[in-house]
Amino acid sequence: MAVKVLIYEDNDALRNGLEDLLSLSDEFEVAGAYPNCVQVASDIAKLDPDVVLMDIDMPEITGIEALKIIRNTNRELPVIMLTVFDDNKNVLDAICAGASGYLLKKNASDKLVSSIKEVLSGGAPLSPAIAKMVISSMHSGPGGDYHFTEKEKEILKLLCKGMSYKMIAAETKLSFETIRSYIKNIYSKLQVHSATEAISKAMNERLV
Amino acid sequence: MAVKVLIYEDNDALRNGLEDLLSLSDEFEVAGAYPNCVQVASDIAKLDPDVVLMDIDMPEITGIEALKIIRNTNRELPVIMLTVFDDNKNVLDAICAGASGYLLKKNASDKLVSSIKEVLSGGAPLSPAIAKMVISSMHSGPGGDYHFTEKEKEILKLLCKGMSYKMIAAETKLSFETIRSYIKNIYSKLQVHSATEAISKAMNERLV
DNA sequence: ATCAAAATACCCCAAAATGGGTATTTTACA
DNA sequence: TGTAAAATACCCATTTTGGGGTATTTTGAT
Repeated sequence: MAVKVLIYEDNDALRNGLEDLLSLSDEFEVAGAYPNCVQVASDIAKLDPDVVLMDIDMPEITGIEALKIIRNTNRELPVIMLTVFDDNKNVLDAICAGASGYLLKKNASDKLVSSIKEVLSGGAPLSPAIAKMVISSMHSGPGGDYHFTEKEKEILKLLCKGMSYKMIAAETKLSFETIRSYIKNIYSKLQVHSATEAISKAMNERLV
Repeated sequence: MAVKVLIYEDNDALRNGLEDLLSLSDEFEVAGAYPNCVQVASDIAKLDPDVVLMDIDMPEITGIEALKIIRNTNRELPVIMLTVFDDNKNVLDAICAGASGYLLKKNASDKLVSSIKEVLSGGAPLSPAIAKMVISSMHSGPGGDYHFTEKEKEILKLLCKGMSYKMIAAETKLSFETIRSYIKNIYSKLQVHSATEAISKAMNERLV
């Protein structure tokens, strides 16, 4: 049976192009092709597609928002995101929101069919530039350098594990007051004023 | 000028195979091919390769350790990891340690040349199974279900941003005491006893 | 219509964290 | 061989959190 594809793409030319491209092969059947996602939840319930192609940049509801709506009820349905921009933030947001794959539009005509097959067989198609971005985001080293000493880093790590001053003191065999001194220094280097802020900053900037 | 490739692979047959494969093309030059990484730092200083192929599973020093050693002094040199296993932990560890690309050995002969070219042009070659794994690790959903209500989730998020009770109260337009009530509930559901523990747990289990 | 859960809010008290200091000893490096 | 940075440690005062309650109103589901 043909694979049912649901398309969301606001650009008319591209949307029709994608439809035509998929119609060329009898392996695929376009279940629907819409210029916006306002009905995404009911579209999916009604059309029951096997895979969704979703443009990121759409009016009303962005592709990422639509993806989140889909993921609210369906963790499995493969959704391949399409975008013109390989702009960092959108890509990471989409992947975090649960995108199954990510194609740049310039690669779409080339790779579309193979990408759909890839997600259906459990793979994750990524345009080369996107793969690069995902990888770099994963090893984005420490953002700024806060010039922590080794001891400070050690104590910051323990703090990020959720330990209290007392516990850190016990763990490091240092006095409670010493821990306080270190933490005061850490806060001033991070320019924060509480453990919660420090942990938040440290985790988000991958300092630990 | 030929691209200088440095190879670390403990299996003699595969190491020789890789050498032969690269020698077929005059675009590549094997700068060295070693069965272990004990000298990795000095090898690289001496041979100044353009790209490194690194097996993950090696005696003495694992490929991941070697990668960390390389990254201590060189953040740029492309290092492509090779492995037989698409085992989750190693792959993620390698990527976090700064791998530029990741190939399953079964894909190596096919994809080696194109992968090397891809890293040199700033891309990130990943075997399909690996891409999948990286993506899934990024959207690994919440581990356990703590049965938070929507409001609790909202407040937990704000807490994880480093906000104090006062700030959360202001942000949500709820009273300070209400926030305290929620947070007490959150702690009891998470089985923790402080904001630092809660944030640590929430971040690590991707509850936010 | 009823009942449970969720949302909202307050009280008291104790414990922990924060901010402002200061001070001594080690370590590393110019 | 100084000397600056790092590591260690303490004091005082205030604010913020945490743990124990209780209570009212709203919402949702049976």
